[in-house]
Amino acid sequence: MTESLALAEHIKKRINLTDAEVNEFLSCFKLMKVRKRQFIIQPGFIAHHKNYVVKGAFRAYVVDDTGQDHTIQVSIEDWWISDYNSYLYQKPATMFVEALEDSIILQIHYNDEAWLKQEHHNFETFFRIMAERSMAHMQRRIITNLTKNAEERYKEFEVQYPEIVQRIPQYALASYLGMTTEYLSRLRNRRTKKS
Amino acid sequence: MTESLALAEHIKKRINLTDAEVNEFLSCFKLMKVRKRQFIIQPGFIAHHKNYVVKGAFRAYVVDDTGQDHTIQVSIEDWWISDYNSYLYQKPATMFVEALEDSIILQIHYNDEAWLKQEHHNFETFFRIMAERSMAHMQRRIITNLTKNAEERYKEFEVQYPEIVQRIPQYALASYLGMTTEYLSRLRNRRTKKS
DNA sequence: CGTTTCCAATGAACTGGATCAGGAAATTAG
DNA sequence: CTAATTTCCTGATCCAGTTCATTGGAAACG
Repeated sequence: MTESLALAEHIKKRINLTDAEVNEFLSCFKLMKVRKRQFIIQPGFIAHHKNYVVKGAFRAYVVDDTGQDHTIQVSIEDWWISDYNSYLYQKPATMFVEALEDSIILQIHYNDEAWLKQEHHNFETFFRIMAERSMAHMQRRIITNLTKNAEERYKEFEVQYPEIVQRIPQYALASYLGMTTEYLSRLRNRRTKKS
Repeated sequence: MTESLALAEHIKKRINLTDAEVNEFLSCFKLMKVRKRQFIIQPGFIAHHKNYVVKGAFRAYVVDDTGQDHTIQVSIEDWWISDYNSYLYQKPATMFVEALEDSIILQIHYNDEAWLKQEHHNFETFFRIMAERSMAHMQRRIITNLTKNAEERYKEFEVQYPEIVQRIPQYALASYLGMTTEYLSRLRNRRTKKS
């Protein structure tokens, strides 16, 4: 149960709950260990779970017609990850969600989440806050992608998520930022040479 | 009150409500008439309202350092619009939200929305569904922007929102799709000449 | 331990889409 | 109605970022 502590803190930061409620919430989650390079979601299969990262790192990506990856989301400790279009509408996924390291996650099933939301106004509020913030975050990303060039996108990301830059492979970062690995490599070396 | 009918239908499609609840919901909204080219949100001012479009069309856009616009959202009848990062966190807006036609909207104030959500589990659910779907929609847009080229993005939009393509000026569409008006013009003429 | 597979760095040639510049249509205002 | 302004079209040129190819180093693996 020590792994659930982080999740308990996570939710208590966002809504007020009694100990009983916290336990009810946690009881809906199942602990899973995932090895590096393992997939927790694959295209064609419905994403039945929302995943809270206790330890490790994941990336969600799509593969386009020309065979290239595009990283849609990266998650490390205390973040959530899934293919939300698949999860929300319970339709087949279009994404891969892959562990970038050996990891531990807490999974909640779609039906259990639905039940929690229906049963307690509190939990409905929690998931509403989560959705609102994800929405706002994604909108900021859309804006960045539309308004900034490759170098600016990289710099912005470096400032905002220095930990993630250190931790994930360059190809994952490049495809998240919407550029090739080659170009990202050039940008990085441009910068470090100057200083 | 005839203008509220559309909004009443909108919400009843998403959650089950008694007539009294519908009225309580509607009573939080104020009707506003907006003339073409008028702004309902401007950078530097906090977006106090979420806006439901009863009639007309709007676009939300940011202006980058080089002075170019980037359309973040377009809304016609039965859609919502605001600067969600400003609204959600009650921080100064970065966007303009401008009427593209003479329009009619129903506005809800941030505090009234908060009150509705707190008061009734039902309304919390409604706003949660709204946020979830917006999030999923934005994620699909991120994917499209990362995986498709200009022509494919245009074609996809044309198929999905033919009505909007007809209705909004080309510069608004081009800047939504992440290309210049010149390039969009070329794409359009490429296609129509063939057929 | 060597071998294989993965990942970052860099060079050279290329291209999708931007920029700049000039008009032609179409709206809008008066 | 005409004038002014806004929107759209088209051609010529340019560049940020891609593509393709090669190399070296570092994990992963038997």
